[in-house]
Amino acid sequence: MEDGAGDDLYQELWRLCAGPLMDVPCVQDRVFHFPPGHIELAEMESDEVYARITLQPSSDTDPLDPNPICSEKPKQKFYSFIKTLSTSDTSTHGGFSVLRKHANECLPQLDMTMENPTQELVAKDIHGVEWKFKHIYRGHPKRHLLTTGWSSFVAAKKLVAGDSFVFLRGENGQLRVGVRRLNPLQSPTSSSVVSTQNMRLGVIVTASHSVMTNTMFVVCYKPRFVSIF
Amino acid sequence: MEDGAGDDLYQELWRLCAGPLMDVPCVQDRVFHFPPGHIELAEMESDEVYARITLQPSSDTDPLDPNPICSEKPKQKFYSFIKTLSTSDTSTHGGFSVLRKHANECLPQLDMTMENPTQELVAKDIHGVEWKFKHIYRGHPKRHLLTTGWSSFVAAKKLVAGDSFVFLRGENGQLRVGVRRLNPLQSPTSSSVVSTQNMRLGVIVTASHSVMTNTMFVVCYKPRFVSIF
DNA sequence: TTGTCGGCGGAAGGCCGACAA
DNA sequence: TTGTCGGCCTTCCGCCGACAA
Repeated sequence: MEDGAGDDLYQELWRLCAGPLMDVPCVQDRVFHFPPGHIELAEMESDEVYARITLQPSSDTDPLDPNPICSEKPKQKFYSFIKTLSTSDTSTHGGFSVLRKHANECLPQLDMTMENPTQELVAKDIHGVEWKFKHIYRGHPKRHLLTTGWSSFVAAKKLVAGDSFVFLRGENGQLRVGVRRLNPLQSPTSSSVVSTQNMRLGVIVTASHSVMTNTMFVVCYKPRFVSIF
Repeated sequence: MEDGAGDDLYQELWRLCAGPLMDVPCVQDRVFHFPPGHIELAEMESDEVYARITLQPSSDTDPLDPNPICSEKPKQKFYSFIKTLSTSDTSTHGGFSVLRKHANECLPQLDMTMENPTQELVAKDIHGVEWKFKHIYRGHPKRHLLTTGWSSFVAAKKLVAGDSFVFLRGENGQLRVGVRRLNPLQSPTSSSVVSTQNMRLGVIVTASHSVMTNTMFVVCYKPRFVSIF
C-alpha cells in the first residue's frame, strides 16, 4: 500500500485505533503449531480495525523456537494524541478544538511570528485516504483549532460526541488520522443475511479442512468481538 | 409487522422491487421433499430485497401433491408505477417529476378546482418506515411533482440517476414506496470479514446437519446473487 | 409531455471572537 | 485552558415558472 517508512505509521495507527489492550500476540501462536503471519485492516464503512491472521498447520513441535518476525523493533518515534470529542467538536457550528498540550506535542510547528498563524495539514486514514485540515492558532486567548475540512471528516466518519479522534505524526513528518468509537456502528448485515451460526460452522469446517489437507486458511480477529469465534 | 390488508401490499412491493423475473417459486420445492415456507425481506442499508426460505426435511415422496399455500389469490387490486430517475430527479436542485400517466393511474386524486392543487402523501417502504411527500400539480404547462420530502428520500436511499423509484397504492388507499438500483450498492462486509467460501461451507454443513437431525434450517435467496449458493 | 435551467428566498454551514467555567 | 455561544457571512437547498426538446 505504501513505501517502507509509511508502513510503520499505519501499524502504529492501527494500535492507537484498536486501543492499548488490543495488541495482537504473535509469539504464542507457535504453541498451537501455526506459523504466524497477520495483517492489520479496518472496515470500509466504520473504520473498525481488525486483524486478519493467516494460519497454516505445521508439524513443528518446538514451541520455544524464537519468532524472528516479532523481534524487530520500530525504527522511528511517533507523536500522537487521542481526544474524546466534545459536543462542540462534533457540532456543525464550528471546528475542532486542539488541546494545547496535544498541539505542542504532535502538530507541526506554526510560524508564530504571524498574527494568525495557519497551515494546511494533510493526513491519511487507515485506508490510505487523504484528509485535509486547516490548522489555525487564533482567538483571545489564543488557541489551536482545526477548521476547514474538519466537518467533512466528522460527517464521513459518522462521529458523535463521546467518540475519539486519533492523530499521529511520524518523525519524517507524515501524518495519520483515525477514529475510536464509543459505541460501534451496527453493521446492516449482522441483523439480516449473515447468521452467526452459519459463520461459526463455516469457520470450524474451514479449519478442519485446512488441517486435513494441510492448506492455509484465514481468521479475522476483531478487537470488539473477540468472543464470537 | 402489519394488519392483514397491509401484508398483501408488502408482498406486492417486494415483487416490484425484485423485478418481474424474480418471483420465488414455491411449488417445486416439494420435489426436493422440503415443505415450503418463505418470507420476503430487504436489507436495512441498501433495501436490496431477498427471500428467506425455511426448509425442513420431509419423507413425503409424492411430488405432485398440490400446495395449498400457493393456491391463494390476491384479494385486492394494486396500482403501481416504476420510473427510472433522471438527473433532475436525483439532483438536489428540485423534486421528482411524476409522469402524467403515472399520476393519473396511481396517485390519489387531487382537488382540481384549486389553482395549485396539493396534498401530502404518506407511504411506507419495505421496512415499514414512513416517508412523506408533498404532491403538487403546478407550472405552465401543468405537471405533477413530488417536492418537499423527496430529497430526503433520495439521500437516505442513496439514489442516483438511472436507479428506479417504485410506487404502489392499494385499493384501500394505503401507499408504499421502494427502490430498484441500476448498480447494487457494494456491501462493506463483502470485501472484508465474510468470505464467500466460509458462507458456502457454513450453508452446506447446516443443511447436512439439518437432514441428519431432522431439524429446520433457513436459506437466504437474493435475486441479485442467485448463483452464489 | 417532461427534462433542465435561472431566479430567488430561506435554512444550514462554518469562521470569528467573547466569555465563563 | 477550553467548551459553548452570539454574530455574521456564505453556501447550498429547494420551490417556482420558463422554455425547449
